[in-house]
Amino acid sequence: MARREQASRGRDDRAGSLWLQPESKKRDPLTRERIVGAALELLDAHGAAALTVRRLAEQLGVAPATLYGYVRTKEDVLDLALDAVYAEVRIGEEYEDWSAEVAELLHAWRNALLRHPWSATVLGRPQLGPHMLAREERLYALLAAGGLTAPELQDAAYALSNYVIGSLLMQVAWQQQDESVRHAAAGHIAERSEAYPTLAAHRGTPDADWDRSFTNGLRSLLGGIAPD
Amino acid sequence: MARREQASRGRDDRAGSLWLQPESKKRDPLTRERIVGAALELLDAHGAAALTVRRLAEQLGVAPATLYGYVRTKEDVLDLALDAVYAEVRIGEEYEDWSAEVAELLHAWRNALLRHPWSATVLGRPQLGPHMLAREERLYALLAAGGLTAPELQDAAYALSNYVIGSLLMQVAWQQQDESVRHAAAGHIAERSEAYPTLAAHRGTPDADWDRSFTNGLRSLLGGIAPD
DNA sequence: TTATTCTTCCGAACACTGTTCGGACTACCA
DNA sequence: TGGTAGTCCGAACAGTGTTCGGAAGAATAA
Repeated sequence: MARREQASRGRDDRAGSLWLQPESKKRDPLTRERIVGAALELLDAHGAAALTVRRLAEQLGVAPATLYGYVRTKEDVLDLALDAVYAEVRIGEEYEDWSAEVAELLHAWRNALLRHPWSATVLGRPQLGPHMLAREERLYALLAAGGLTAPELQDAAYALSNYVIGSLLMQVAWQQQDESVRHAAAGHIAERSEAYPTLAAHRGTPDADWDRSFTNGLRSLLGGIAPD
Repeated sequence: MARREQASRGRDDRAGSLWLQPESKKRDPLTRERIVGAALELLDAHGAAALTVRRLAEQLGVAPATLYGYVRTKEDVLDLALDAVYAEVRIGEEYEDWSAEVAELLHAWRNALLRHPWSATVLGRPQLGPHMLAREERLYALLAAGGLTAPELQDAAYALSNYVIGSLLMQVAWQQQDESVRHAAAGHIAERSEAYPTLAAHRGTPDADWDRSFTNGLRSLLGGIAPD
């Protein structure tokens, strides 16, 4: 049965269908692009854990082993998918205030990743895709235009990038738990208010205002970075 | 053969050994602490991927299924191990300059995690262990002592924590690749210097000075955070 | 047309993974 | 001595990423 299903996916046996076959074969050649497209669908719809080689192959109407003709490993697929997310980050051309433009770039970056929360699980490996590099080039260029040079330039890019990544990772980590867990965490701290007095008193609500915190933190960072 | 090996681990059949058995059984009772201790050894010695339930059980001289009497899931083990790492972060009592003390706390935090690079892979889930909460309590307390209140306090803690985590994640991601990969990455960018001119010109050496960048970024951030 | 190369594809297997369940063994207490 | 808790684990389950030898198809050559 599984066999028939698989066969009927790869080949159409209905009467007269042979006339359509060659064309549709040429219209749907398996390519890297199609593979990462299908991977993105699975990732966006069901999260990082749902992307398995077998499911990906099934979505493409193909056997699992076939994918390995186009991709060295599953991690390659994830890297390609992540770069496709980076492609969503609009990179401007002109600008008036370099510092404001940096803020806009980093907001766009964060928003793109937040739209695809599975991306947080992929960030733990160095990325060198073209869109990711384009984003970093833009960041360096803006900071250089702001007057930063030599080691301060690297330090500023390091700080800003890592701030974005850390913020994303934490927000996704908490938002992927459902509300009951977040409430339980708050209760856990409240119950131990003599061990964690300041935390119990001032740590925010279970659903924090992530956007406000990110914006304010970024302002602080940019304020400390500008050359004098 | 595998059977015999397993049996000889659980039980000692040498002549006369029965006299020693009950005592050693009582000296080595399986506990959560022993489990996370063994997990830490495996993680530190061979990295996150090397921690499998079977290997962990083997190290403890126990069958895999036995562990599930002490721990709900493998992720529990990782959470416990991570909190053991947080326990290494020394938390002071007195201080003179709150801002300098925050810097020291965050440095200690980062250093502890860098000593156990596998920790980076665990950071993607919310942590609520006692030592991790103690660290956050200390951070909140110091910032409150510095005069921060209400929303700014949360924003500052958010920014500082996420900066540390993002920095750690990136550094570990790059350092876990061996040098040849880092050089290849630098070469990749250099070859495309017309697409990434600023990057090619100013992005640092393959082995960056992570400590300097972290320290400088932290100074910038703290400078932008202090209330006026 | 027939024969031959070349490419694409995939069934089946491999060596793992985390986890569950029923029963076996032990230690204790009546 | 019998019964009862508690601990432990062999065996299996359902899945994972990946490899390999060969089958099927298209393209080229004779």
